[in-house]
Amino acid sequence: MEKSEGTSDSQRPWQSYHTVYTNAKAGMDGVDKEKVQRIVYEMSKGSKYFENEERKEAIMKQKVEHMHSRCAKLTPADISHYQKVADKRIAELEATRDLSRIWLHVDMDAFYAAVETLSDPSLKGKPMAVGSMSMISTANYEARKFGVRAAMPGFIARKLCPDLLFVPPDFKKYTYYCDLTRKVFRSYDPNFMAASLDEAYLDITEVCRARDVTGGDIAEELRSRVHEETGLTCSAGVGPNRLLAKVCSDINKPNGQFVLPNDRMAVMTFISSLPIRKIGGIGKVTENVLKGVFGISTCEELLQKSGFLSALFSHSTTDFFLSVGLGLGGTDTPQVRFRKSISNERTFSATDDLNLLYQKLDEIAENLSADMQEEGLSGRTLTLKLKTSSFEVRTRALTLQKYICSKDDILKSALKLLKAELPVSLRLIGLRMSHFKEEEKVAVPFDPTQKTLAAFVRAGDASRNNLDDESSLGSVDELHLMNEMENDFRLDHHKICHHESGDPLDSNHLSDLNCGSCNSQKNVVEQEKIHDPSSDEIAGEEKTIDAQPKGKQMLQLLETDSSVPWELKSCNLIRVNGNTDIHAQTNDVASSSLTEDLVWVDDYKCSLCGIELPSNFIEERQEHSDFHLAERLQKKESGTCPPVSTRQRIVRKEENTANQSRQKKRKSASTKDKYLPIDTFFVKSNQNF
DNA sequence: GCGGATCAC
DNA sequence: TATGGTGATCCGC
Repeated sequence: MEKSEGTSDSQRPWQSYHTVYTNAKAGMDGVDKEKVQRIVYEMSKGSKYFENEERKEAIMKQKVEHMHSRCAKLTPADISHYQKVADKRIAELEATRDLSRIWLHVDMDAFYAAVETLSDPSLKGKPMAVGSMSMISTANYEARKFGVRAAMPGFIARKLCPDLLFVPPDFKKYTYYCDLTRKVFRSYDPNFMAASLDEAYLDITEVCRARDVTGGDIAEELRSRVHEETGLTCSAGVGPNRLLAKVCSDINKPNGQFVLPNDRMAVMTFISSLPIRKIGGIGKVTENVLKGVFGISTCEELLQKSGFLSALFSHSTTDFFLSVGLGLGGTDTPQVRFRKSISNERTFSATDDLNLLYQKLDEIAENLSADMQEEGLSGRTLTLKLKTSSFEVRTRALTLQKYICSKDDILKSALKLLKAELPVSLRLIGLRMSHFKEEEKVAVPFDPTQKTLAAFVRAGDASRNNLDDESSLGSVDELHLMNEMENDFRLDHHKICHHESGDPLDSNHLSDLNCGSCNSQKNVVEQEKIHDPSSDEIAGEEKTIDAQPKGKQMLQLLETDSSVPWELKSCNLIRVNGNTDIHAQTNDVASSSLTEDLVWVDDYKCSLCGIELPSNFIEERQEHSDFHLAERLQKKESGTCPPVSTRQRIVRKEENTANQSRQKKRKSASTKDKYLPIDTFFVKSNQNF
């Protein structure tokens, strides 16, 4: 705004520190952005992190200047040529426009924070954040009024809002509620795409047609049902493609919706004044480049400057920008995709101590190997990732002749890579494996429930270790778990993973956990049929239409019918013949005493957490009371169970499966310490706010 | 094939 | 005191 930037910078230096925390997001309306920016600046100033941010900022400016000068060198002939190229491409893209589908994007409001408030109603109305002093995952709307937001370190958030309450994350709760929402989603679109724990895309074309209702009607009904079944609110966007639906769901958040009609004029009007930053795939850097080089801030301007864009950017990037300008986005039912890499990384307090570094590398290698073996993968390219104590990130890769997956093989190569970097002071080490063995790629798709289970198991060991090691910022496995769930890897489970028994304690699952080969031959064949080779090489066009050329993880998610944490389901097993009175079957002393005070007030409201579930939602009620049972078992036995190895845990589970209530209780105890609250973690779930 | 960067969640 | 982890993709070599 101010032209006298030099002056204003020296008087108000925080104005030149461009954090992401002051971006306009839902719930940030009344925020004093100047104050937030000043405090963030003051808390960050002088830190290694801050210095690195400044370095990155300088690089970005350089990039803008470089492109600007390239732009200035274009001759009138050049410009004329590239404009023709762009116009032709625009016409081609326009011809692909498909207004026949109705997409709905659902986004839970402040999901983790809302769930925590549900389980502890005393939090209601108070500023609260899920996370730790190091990092915040989600903040509720009361906290957002102070400028507190996801991805902000807790110590800065506390400065902004001294009364801010911190709640440690509890993924088990989130996945439980996530599953309740997904049951609702599934009833509208059995093939819906889960984008994360709290976000999903639904193709509601058929529902609208069959019931002769509008997309807006469905959105209202779906949101209402989600609220009935979970007590949580969500926001929805309806539009002719996923890109637009996603933008729409952000407009009336929280607890609102916005419908964009399947009409070309409506789309063009909507998109014209839309800031480019609202588009998925356009982040801080791209926004700055487009603004700085071409003066582009709205989607409409992407078309107006199309000639310059096609002159300076690659085909695929240009296609993306032009598609956005036209309001095009993915309308297809997504194809199956396969994992291309698998990784494990961990942040710790910076050190240059070789023994410590080797120890960290050893842990990472072990985790990575375990993950790979769970999925039956082996790869031949290993990438070492390092973050120095000054936050500089480096990667070093090595491609081998043979495929590897054992810890020893991984560690051997990793050590070679690391040694070449010494001496160095590090705060993060990571390992990534890619270039998977071809025949194993097919086996990659898996039932995420199993992965989840396995990750839960390891998470327990890791958290125990972290508690023992105060210097560790750890909890990588919790993060890992979370990301596994978020990334979802959905295949169309209706077509593929059909050996799913639905029984979480099914011994098949346990053996899968160990050997990682969950796919039957039949599955393999079907996957090959579904796999679209175009996803590997081109399809600039397809990508374009999906309007997400880079960074987009339109990974499909593997949705299953059994994403309830298996611990909860195991409680369900206690039930006999549909009897919903858990006490009748739970002879286990601990179990009965733990849920005896759960009653349905006025026959619809849970006396423990206030969630509202009508009496005809019998199964949901049972799951809900099971949830409280598991929660209490966890609390009650917290810290009483000695740490056990992953393998021991698995064995113990098998015993439990075969035995009766006494051992069930034991199992609960053994599973519970997987969820010890961990101080450090990070999961950005509500960054759209 | 490598390394840096960007993006999303 | 203190600023995350996983996965994908693109660009320029």
